[in-house]
Amino acid sequence: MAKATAKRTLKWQRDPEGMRLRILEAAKQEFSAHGLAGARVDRIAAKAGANKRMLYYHVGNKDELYLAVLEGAYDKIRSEERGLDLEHLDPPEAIRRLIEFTWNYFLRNPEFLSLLQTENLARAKHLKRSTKVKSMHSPFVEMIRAVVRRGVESGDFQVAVDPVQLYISIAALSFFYLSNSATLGVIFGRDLLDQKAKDERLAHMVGLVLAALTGQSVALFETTKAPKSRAAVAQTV
Amino acid sequence: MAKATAKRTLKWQRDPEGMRLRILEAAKQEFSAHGLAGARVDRIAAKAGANKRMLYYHVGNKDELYLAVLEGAYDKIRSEERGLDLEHLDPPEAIRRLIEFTWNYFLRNPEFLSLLQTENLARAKHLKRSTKVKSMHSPFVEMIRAVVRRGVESGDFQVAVDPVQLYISIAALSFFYLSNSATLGVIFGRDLLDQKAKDERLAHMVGLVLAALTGQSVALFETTKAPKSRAAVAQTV
DNA sequence: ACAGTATTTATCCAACAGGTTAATTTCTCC
DNA sequence: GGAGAAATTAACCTGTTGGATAAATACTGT
Repeated sequence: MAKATAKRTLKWQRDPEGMRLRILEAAKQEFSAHGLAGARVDRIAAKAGANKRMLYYHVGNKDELYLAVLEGAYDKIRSEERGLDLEHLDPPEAIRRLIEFTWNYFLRNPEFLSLLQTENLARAKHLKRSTKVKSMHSPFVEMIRAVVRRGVESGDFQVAVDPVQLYISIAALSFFYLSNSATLGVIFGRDLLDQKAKDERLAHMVGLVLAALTGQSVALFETTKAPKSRAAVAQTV
Repeated sequence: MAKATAKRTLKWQRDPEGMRLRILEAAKQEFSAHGLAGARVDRIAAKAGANKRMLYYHVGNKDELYLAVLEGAYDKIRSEERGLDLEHLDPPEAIRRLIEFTWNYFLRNPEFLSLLQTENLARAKHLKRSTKVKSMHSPFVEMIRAVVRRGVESGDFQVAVDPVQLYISIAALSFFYLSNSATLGVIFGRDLLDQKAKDERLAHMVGLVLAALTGQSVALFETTKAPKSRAAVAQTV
């Protein structure tokens, strides 16, 4: 059976690159599900379909493994961020796109949220050691700076906001809602993650930020019926 | 030595209430510093100046200990929230006060942020079991509802926002900035927690939310020189 | 003063978890 | 076709950790 040239009873195959990827993927799942201290090296190995020894052979000890996962996560979001060009849009539309992208990225990558939470609980101990991540600047700050400038010049925006503050605020509105949806859900006694709730949240965030910038209340600020809900939240990249 | 009536060589004293409090305080520190899985029962005992057996005697096992800490944290913030009466203030001022309170509470109680993060990483597993917390509704939602209604009626606010969304947004703006200050600090290469940065952040948040509600850009929205910085962030409760 | 109970101390332990050592198998190049 | 290196497996080892057991000490009411 199997391929013609293959020897019959192969106990295992060599696949260093594939193995490394499977390890990192399994580690990402494990660390985001259980945090740093809660993660189990044995479970990562099992999930990767590998022997525990492989983790140390291909990546390193638990801490190095965790840092590698974290770096990978930052790498991924930065790479997607670069694909979002806001230059051609008029300023309010650009801000909307930015908010939608952030929201959808967090929705599509919940592990990213968990990893950031975990790293912040560790006071960024690992990130500080990472030379890689430090050099991976988010393009968003400069994008926002340019958009705000254009908006002020065109008269669309009434004030010049500090782009870093705005960046943090936009991230905050999505991040907190999603990362804390579990406790908030219990407190409010309702599911913050069903489609209706998510549509309303996105509308609220866009409305809040645009109203602040333009001075005119966006229709979406109030809870709308959100027609074509699916399309509205479609991936923006 | 010691009190007159006290027998001389007392090996230890009884103090069940005090012991329980010390245990919970030590546990709060430990859990907020290391998360659930990272917390060490032995360290909690040591910090409480107690024997490890005492934890199980007075509170329960690690999970029960953690839940007790969490419930205490919610109890504390809810109690402070109730002390904040916004009825007498005109609507924009009430919103400002709300934001300042939230910001300052988080600043004064960093363990609360950590505990929430930890609990959310656990998907609110413990909170769901807690009957106590579920009945501790935050008065803020109703406060906000009333303020928004008054603001719309008086013409101060241009739109009626969903109070739950606004509550979450206000919490988000402070929470994310503080809970993620470690990673954000590394990314931006600057300290987000020095006094100047904190003043600017508070001004930004107030400006953003009030501009959105009133349609008029608040002076503070831009980065101001923030005169009397200390007073501006004084405790609001 | 003393009996009974509440509180605290002093040890112990079995399971676990991260990491290591050593043997085994596959691949590559000549 | 086989020698040497790369990749993988299997077994093991040691410190830690949550939790339990048992003994000792302080307090309370009578």
